[in-house]
Amino acid sequence: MTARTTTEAARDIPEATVARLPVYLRALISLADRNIAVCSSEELAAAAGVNSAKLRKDLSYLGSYGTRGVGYDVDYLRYQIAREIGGTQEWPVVIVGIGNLGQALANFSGFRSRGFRIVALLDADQRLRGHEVAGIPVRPFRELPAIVDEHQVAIGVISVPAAAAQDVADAMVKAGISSILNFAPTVLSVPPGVDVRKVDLSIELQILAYHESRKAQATEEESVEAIDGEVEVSVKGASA
Amino acid sequence: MTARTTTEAARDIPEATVARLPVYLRALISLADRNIAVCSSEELAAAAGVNSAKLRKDLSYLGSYGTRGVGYDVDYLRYQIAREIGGTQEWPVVIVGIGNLGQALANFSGFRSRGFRIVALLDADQRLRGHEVAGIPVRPFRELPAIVDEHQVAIGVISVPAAAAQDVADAMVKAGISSILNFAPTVLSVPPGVDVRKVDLSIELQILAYHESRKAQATEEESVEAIDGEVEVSVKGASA
DNA sequence: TAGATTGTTAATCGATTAACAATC
DNA sequence: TAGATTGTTAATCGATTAACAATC
Repeated sequence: MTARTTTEAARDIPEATVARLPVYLRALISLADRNIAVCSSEELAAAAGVNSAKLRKDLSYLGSYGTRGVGYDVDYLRYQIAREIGGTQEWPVVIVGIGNLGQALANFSGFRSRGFRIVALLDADQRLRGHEVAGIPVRPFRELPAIVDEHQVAIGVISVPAAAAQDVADAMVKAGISSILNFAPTVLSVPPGVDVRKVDLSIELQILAYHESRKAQATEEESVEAIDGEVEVSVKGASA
Repeated sequence: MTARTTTEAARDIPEATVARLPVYLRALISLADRNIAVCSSEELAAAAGVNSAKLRKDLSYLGSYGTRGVGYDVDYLRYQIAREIGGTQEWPVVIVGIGNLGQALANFSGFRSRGFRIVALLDADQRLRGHEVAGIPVRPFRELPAIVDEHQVAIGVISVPAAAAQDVADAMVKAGISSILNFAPTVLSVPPGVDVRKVDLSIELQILAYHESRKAQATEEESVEAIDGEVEVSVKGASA
């Protein structure tokens, strides 16, 4: 019980806020790079692409790190956010599935600079043995447990085809990984306590396409209205 | 005005629902592949990884495509969702930035199968001229307007470094593109009417890391409680 | 008719936003 | 002190969920 009171009250930060903290962090880094030492919520919000009320509300979950009438100290706030999202430590990561996407991920410099270190690239395909990607050798998938154990890996990235993804996820969980970033276009089932986030490239395009088809329609309706009257009836059609 | 009444009442579907429709569509395709002709909301929800109440609510925005006491006809519902999200037509797409990620995207088969056709790969780097990726030649970035015009491209994908992304977005908008999928880790500013969706790989990992560091803490607190009493005080520390 | 399952209602929950008192 | 800007409150909005009447 001593622990409970000693430990910080574990404010739980809303998910929507958690998802924006890395964006704020990036904006702060960009300000620091431009030698800006202090910024207002308005300025930081603009750099992050949100409105300032939301930014202040989000930051209020972390604590009071600003100065009324003045703004935020860029370096200080940057440190506080980094600390909050675990960005001050290094996270070992494995990538499973070294196809085109896996190779692109292995080469992606943004991981390293944000505290993620790729400790291994794994693939079940024999033909990749001996290859190196981004200076990291590709190792057999079956070595996963040993690697997770050796490097205390908590985060795994899945970039295998959909059909193989669940097996990979199962193996990751069994090996002790408890956070998974899934690029395979499939729903993974994992035990409670394991976090899965999904990046689905074609779903993103499909969402854009949905809005795009609405835009096309809106334009047509406008022009129909403009001409007003006898025109070919607009697309969409069917249904009751 | 005639148009307004003739055209379907343009129910506006909530964003959260729009984002799930492609997931349902994929689940339906998977059921169809297994020769399942009819499914209940419970079954489809399980396949899509959501609960059935949410699924039924989502589908209710599209219309009444199920049969009480029976369920949904897989092919019929699949068609209705595809129609709603614009998946029955083909969308020409350009990719700008043919580095590792751009090449991976060009090779990604999921686009084509969902109605997206990559009509051009563009890069400003002279050294890529003459190269082909996934059978598509890499062309100079300056040809963007001509290509957008020729193929009536509405959707553009940005996979250039952060520093170049805003310029690319500006050029895309100028050329007539009104939906952008942005992989560059930067906030784009675009005029109203242009949609931007962002895929940010390191942010996804950072969100996982946040939860991961909370898990580690929870475990420590538990063990502290278990031993109960004189133990090293848990991590998190500092702050008031 | 009896059993099953949808489509919808209403309650709840969480996120956003505007406004402003606190305070530098 | 006057001006500026934070941190917080309260209102609003949108999303989720359970429950069940409608209906096959």
